[in-house]
Amino acid sequence: MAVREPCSTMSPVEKVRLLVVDDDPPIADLVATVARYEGWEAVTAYTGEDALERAAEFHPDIVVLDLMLPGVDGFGVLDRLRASGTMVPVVFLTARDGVADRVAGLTRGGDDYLVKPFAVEELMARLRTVLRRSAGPAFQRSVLRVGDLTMDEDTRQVRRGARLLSLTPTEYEVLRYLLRKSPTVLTKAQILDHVWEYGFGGRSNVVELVVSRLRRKLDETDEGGAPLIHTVRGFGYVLRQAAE
Amino acid sequence: MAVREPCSTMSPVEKVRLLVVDDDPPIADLVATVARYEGWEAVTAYTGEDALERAAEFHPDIVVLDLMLPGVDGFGVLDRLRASGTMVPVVFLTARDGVADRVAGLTRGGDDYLVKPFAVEELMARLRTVLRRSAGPAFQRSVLRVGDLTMDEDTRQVRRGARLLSLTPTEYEVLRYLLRKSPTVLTKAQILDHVWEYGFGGRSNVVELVVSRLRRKLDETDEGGAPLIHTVRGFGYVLRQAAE
DNA sequence: GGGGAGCTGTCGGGAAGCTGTCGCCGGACT
DNA sequence: AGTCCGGCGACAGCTTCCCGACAGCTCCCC
Repeated sequence: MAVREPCSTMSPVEKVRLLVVDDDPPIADLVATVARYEGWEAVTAYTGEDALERAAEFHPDIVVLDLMLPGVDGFGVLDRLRASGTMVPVVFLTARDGVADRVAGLTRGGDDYLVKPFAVEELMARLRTVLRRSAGPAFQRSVLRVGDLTMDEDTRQVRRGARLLSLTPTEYEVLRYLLRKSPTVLTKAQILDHVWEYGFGGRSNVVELVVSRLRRKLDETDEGGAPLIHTVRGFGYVLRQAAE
Repeated sequence: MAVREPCSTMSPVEKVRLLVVDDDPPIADLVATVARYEGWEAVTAYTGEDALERAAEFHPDIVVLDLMLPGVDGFGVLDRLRASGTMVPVVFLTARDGVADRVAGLTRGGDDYLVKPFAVEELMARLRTVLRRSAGPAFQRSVLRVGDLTMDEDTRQVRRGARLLSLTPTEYEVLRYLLRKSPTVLTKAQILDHVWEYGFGGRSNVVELVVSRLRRKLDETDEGGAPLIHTVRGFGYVLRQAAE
């Protein structure tokens, strides 16, 4: 059966404390909501000043920080955070074609960045990775597993049994989402909403297509590997062993 | 894994507070009535302005929001709700072929949506799901059980004893309704009204048919599994163990 | 900066599965 | 015994899903 502690990578006792800083309230709230669904505690700030204030009183474990802020911008916020002595890890958000090169220099020390518009699953994955790295030397690998299918989130290696699979980025993301939620059944809309960038307007049959491609790679075994991705007709897809 | 009593819905102490926003009074009232029948507190609003006012004073736990509203539309209401700082979860209603593309992306924030015309039980099921998820990180499974029949609402797996049943969407919905109401006797009209879309014009013997198909799947055991769905002649059906 | 390889999403045909109607039959109540 | 009600086989229309083919795009390498 699937081993799936929802937040197995995190500290099992304390909830992760997340501060989201973005001047676009819908985006900030979106991130906060998704984080809360994962069981985290999340607070939002819409300006740089606000962010510093929240950080001072909330003591977050990790910060999501938009670089394009009115007033004190993201870099300013970061500087002042560091000046106040906190080493809290930060994941930056930036517009495409934005200041990507300047950001690149900042992503040392466990930090990371993501280009807008992003997919929520990818953001959450990066947050988990950064947290895991900053948690200390005793960071254990994060390996998702269902049956004989394993996904190592550090090396991005996916195996069916001993066979190493070669997945495209989209396939990888869809499979990771299925793995993380297994054995829950997901609708195509859920998959689309979590794995694709917000604002993606495509028809949901891209999901069918990616699943179709995934199935071929997962099951193209030389001799009968039982299918792992199951269709729940009229509802969605599940990843799980046998059954149904 | 938490095993729920069939009707012990959400917080056992506090009643769920629901705000229904739809410019079509019959629809809004229908939803409110069903919710009250479940023991919830429900308030309706027929315009966007009204909705914001009601939300401010009523402090709902969850909102059902039609997107096609005169004046301030659903998205506007959502924006202003969020702007006022409330993170109350929302389930949207939308016309088929309507703004479906703009709606895409709503489930990502944990909210959900439903296409009109919808089935009442499906709406209630989604509301319960959203409430359960937003209630906290320890999202416990919801498993319905009567005798040796179990239904896991996350994995959509239905078992009779150890045997896994393969149900179509309609069968699944009818069985869920019977399970949730067990051991209450339901009329065919009730089942029709709750499980089929409102406005469905079919003869009520579709219910007989689905029940018939369900019975075959539930009881098609190799050796006598006692029937679970009982006919109350001249009245309706019940799901319960033995007796009568 | 030009060419190529791989990735992504659209379209649409075809197959499979699901749903509801019809209508006959059998059992139950009067 | 008659009448009514529920059970259910069979079928047709419809929805949903799968996936081959293709075109635009990006990224990388030369």
